[in-house]
Order: sequence, then C-alpha cells, then structure tokens
Amino acid sequence: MSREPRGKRQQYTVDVVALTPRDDQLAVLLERRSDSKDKSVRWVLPWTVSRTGEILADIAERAIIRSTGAAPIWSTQVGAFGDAPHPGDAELSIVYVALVPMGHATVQSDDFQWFLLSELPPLAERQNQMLQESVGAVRDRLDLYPVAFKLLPATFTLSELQHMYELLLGRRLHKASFRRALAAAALVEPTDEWRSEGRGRPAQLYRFGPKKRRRGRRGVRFDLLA
Amino acid sequence: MSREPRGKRQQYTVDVVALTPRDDQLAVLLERRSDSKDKSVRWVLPWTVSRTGEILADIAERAIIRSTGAAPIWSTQVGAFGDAPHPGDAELSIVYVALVPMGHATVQSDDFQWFLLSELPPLAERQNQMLQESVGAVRDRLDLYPVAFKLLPATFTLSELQHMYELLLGRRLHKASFRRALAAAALVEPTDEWRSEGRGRPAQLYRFGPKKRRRGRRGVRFDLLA
DNA sequence: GACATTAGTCGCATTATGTGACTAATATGC
DNA sequence: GCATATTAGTCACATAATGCGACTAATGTC
Repeated sequence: MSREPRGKRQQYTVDVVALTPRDDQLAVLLERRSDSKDKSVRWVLPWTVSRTGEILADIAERAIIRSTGAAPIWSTQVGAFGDAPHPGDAELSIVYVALVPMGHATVQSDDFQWFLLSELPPLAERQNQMLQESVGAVRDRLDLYPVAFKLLPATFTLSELQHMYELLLGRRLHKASFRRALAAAALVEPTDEWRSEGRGRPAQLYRFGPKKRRRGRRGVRFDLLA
Repeated sequence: MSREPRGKRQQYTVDVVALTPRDDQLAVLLERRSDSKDKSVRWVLPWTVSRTGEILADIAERAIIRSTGAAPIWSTQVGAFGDAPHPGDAELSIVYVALVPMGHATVQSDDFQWFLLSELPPLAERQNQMLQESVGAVRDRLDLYPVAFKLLPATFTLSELQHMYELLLGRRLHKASFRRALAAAALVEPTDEWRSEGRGRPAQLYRFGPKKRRRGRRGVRFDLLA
C-alpha cells in the first residue's frame, strides 16, 4: 500500500481495527509509517483506499488479511468517520473492527506490530476515535455473536472461556454467575476429555454447540446515564 | 438539490432516514423523484452530496432541515452503505437516522411526503437496507437516550409515554411493568396538573426530569440467536 | 344508577443476578 | 504420607428484576 501524496483527494479509505487477545487484554495492530521529510516514525491504523465497485466488507477483509496475514474470525462495520484529521489526509474513513485469534496474531512484516491497548503510541485524533468506538462495538455485540468462542480453540475449558470474556469486556466476572448464565443459554456441550494444567484440579473440555431457544423480548429498559 | 448526471462519480452522499410517530407506528420521509426519461415517479430517501471539509453530522442536519423543515430532536449515524445500488448512483452513502416530533411533521414542499412503514412504496435496494438498519438503531438506543420523551410535549401522561415507547419499539408493553421500570429509573416527576380526555379517569401530567443514579454493570448475557 | 372507559396500583409467582462458601482433584514441599 | 497451595466445579441463599392478572379510582354516556 503506497502513500497518497498529500493534497490529492481520495475517494475514501477503509480503515481496520484488528484486535487480538494478548496478556489479559486486547492488542491492536498498527502499521509503521516513516515520514519522508523528518524521518520520524509514527504508527497508524492500517487502511486501504477504496476501489470502485467493490463490496465494502471485501475491501476491509483484504486490508485485514494484508496486515494480519489471516482472515479474521469476525468483523463488522463500526461507522464512518470524517471529522478529526486522518493520517492519510482522507476526507472520509469507513471503519471495520476485526477479531483475530491468538495464534494468528503473528505478523511477518516488520511494518506491522501489535500494541496492547494500555501501551498505545500517539495516534491521529480520528484514529483514536475509531479505536475507541471499535472496542465499544465489540463489547456491545458480545452477547449477540459468539465471538469469544471463535477466538478459542475448538475445545476449551470453562475457565478459559471466562477469561476470554473478561478480556473482551475489560472487567472481571463472577465464576458461578458466568457458568449459570452459560448453562441457561445452552451454548456449550462437554466433551469427555480433561486437561491437567500443572497444579490444580483438571478441567473438563467443552466445545461450542448452541442449542435452539431464543430470548423473549424484555419490557423496557431505562438505562439512561443522564 | 439537483440531480447528478449519471456516470459522474460523486464523492459520497449523506442519506437521511427521518422518522416521526404517526398513526400508532413510524412514518418515514421520502422525496419524490421524477425520472426525466420515462416520466415515472419514484420515491427515495432524501440525500445530500458531501462537501469537502464539512462535519458529517452537520451535513446530515442540513439535509434533515431541508426536507422536514425543522431540526430533529435526535439523530445519530447508522453507518456506511456501499453495496446495493443507490438511486443517485452514489458509490457510497453515509446514513443518519433522525427523529422528528409529531407537530413538526408537516412538510411544505410537494416533493416530500411521510409514508407509514407499513405502506412503503418500492425503494432502491440500498435504501431498503438503510431504512431497516435505521429503525433497528433507534430501537437499540431507546434505553440509552431519552428520545421518547423528546418526541412528546413538555408535559404528558404516562399512558402517552407508554404509547410512544410501544410505537418506537413496535410492540406492546405491560402497563404495570412499564410504570414500575419508569419509577425505578426516576426519569419523570409529576406535575400538579391533570388532563381529562373525554371518557375515562383523568390522567396526571408528568414532565421529564431525570434524577441521578447509574446502572451497575451486568454479568454477561448470552443472547445469541443462533 | 348501570356500564363503558381509561388511569393507576397491588400482589404474587417466576426468573435473573450477585456473592460467599463449600467440595473436588491435582501438584508441591516437607 | 500429609499439610498446603491451586485451580475446577457446585450450592445455597438473599436480593432484584420481570410478567401478569386483578383490583380500585374517576370520569363520561345512556
């Protein structure tokens, strides 16, 4: 992906927020950009310039594969950002957030690097907003799509699953409550395998296997923060 | 707003889904377009072509005012749509959904008209998607922003409030449950006025007046539809 | 005054949630 | 072996949230 000369108007960019679990928190993939003038290095969210006629989600997928080396296990559009300045001087940026499993989080190129959310380098203001909203988008949809399961191997322990949820949500959960909710949703089925992880009691392995059922509508919620 | 000649590439459009309460359901504002060739009439969601450097939300607000004649009481970005065909042949469309109170739903120009969601004319596929997601976006955020209150006059009865919620959600609510949740959220305060609406017991008038308080985080939800 | 109509409340059963405490099975140190 | 640490898995109970029927209250109509 070559830089666009400043001043040239682009159609728009498709920016990617690739996230992966790492060290009990989320890490985001950034791309190195060396400024040709002052030789300073800055980090940016990877982006792709739009091509006419291509499906938006496909453009995003291409950008994700290019930067992470693998297809994401889940991705969704976050929105359009056009206000704060973009590092590529794009007028408008469409943002996709993508989740990449732990194993695939190894990038070949030296131009890409994973950063823990707690250790971010300075970003352009527009990209700060993108990152912020992307993490929020993941958390908001966590209960609607089985993303946490897809980030784990085919079989996993319930503790691993809980840790994945805690990592994605950014907060701790209570063990008994977590398992109760999980059982009520009938989302996993036990295998007959057990894993002994050094010390402590061995854990039973489960696999993702959602049964039928759907939630009844709720009355109303008034969760206004105001 | 002039039509763009076909074939000319536009930067992108900002499309507007303006909604208003009407006859116990939602109505959406459409704009009349007469095809210069075959003289057929078709209806489209209003849109504005982007201008360089303008804040996205401002472009949307302009488009809303132009078509409805008033500023919306609430609006938010829904997302970017680029796949299915757009009536203006735009490559990309950014969509904003806006809510307009009942009173302001009177459009001057003959080129605009409110359509009940149950009586829609055929729309371009991309705009169908926009409308679909816009209604969903409103419902999803109904518990986070006091939109229903802003659609009502400054004082209102609790029955009116409940009807507004039912209209926005598209489903019935149980009276006692609704009021209980409302009381728990401390969102309204009673006035000393009452309204007698013909037959039936007079209803007390309330005004919107949220107290402090915020929700504690929930454990996890597994609401997967799968 | 009987009845229809709308407002407003209560009570109760059921379900959901938060949380501490308990038991189970393994490894380690002595 | 045996006490202890460590992780897995479960229970029990209190509290909160929800669904819902049934009741009372106040008004207009006939």
